[in-house]
Amino acid sequence: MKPKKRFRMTRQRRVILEELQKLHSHPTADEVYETVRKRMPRISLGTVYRNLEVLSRSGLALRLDLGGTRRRFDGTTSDHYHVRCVRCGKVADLSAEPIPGLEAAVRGDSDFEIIGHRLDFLGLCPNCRGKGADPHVPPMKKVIANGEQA
Amino acid sequence: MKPKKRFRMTRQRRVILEELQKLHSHPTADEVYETVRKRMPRISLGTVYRNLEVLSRSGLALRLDLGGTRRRFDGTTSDHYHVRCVRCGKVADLSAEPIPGLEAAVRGDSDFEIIGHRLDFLGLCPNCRGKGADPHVPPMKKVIANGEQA
DNA sequence: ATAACTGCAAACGTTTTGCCAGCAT
DNA sequence: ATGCTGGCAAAACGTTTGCAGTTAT
Repeated sequence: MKPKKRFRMTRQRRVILEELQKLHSHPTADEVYETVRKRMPRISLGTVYRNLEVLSRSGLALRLDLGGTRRRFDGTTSDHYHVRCVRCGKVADLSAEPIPGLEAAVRGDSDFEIIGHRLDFLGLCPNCRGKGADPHVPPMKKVIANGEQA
Repeated sequence: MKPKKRFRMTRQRRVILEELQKLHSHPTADEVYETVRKRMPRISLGTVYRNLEVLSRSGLALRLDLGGTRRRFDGTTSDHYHVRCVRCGKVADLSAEPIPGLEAAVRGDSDFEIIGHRLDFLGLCPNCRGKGADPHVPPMKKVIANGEQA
């Protein structure tokens, strides 16, 4: 397993975790910061980053590294896949359980020791499906994944 | 579907593509820059970025957005999966063909319209094997000898 | 006393952009 | 002339870090 480091559940840490668990939007660090700031106006962005890191390392949160520019965090630590809207970057959970055998199918294809996989889906969220006029929703710069372009 | 933009195959563009296709290492923009610089010493990093972007959009190259900090590019545009070493970031190809049915399995799980998937594997390359990496934590910028940090 | 922690600001590495000159159409 | 394009430098972006003071053990 992993040697978990000991840490104090400070006020900041606890609030960050609470808000992260409340939020089901897979927020970026900055979004967590903005949310937490409503309860702790003097918290700093650096603290949020440091704590999201600690929480992720300790297993209390998940660090998502889906494409796009900004890292996202998830307060729900159970295994599940994600869809990301290629247009606005919004992320949603999928209920499908981790697919077994994926890794075995690929073992032997390289000289790497396979220890896990990452499967994300790309899609269009209800809002972006119409692809019409750009709403006020271009927070992401450009989302391009494997040859598709937003 | 996608209105592909027209572009000129300039000298810089061509050399970047050539070198990218020669390189089988899934280089970062900077690595492409360094390589191309041997043939065109006055090329600028900005030009490399702009052209990798254009080439990716046009389908002549692939923009890989596997986790980690730096974006990688691939001159081989055929469909294949990748393994990334969680410790050093090295990327290798897998010969496995795209798995069909993955997207169908997940359609209906959300209100997103699924248009694709991204499957990457995590692993340890021959060099990094036996050095104990934590699969839940993407590689750090600074790799510490004994793997400990706060 | 010590070690973890915070806020703040500065630093960092990567990627993008503005400007202007050059070249193809 | 119009519109891509390239070089250069500066800006922007998300994230990390150094510092000095604070808090919990």
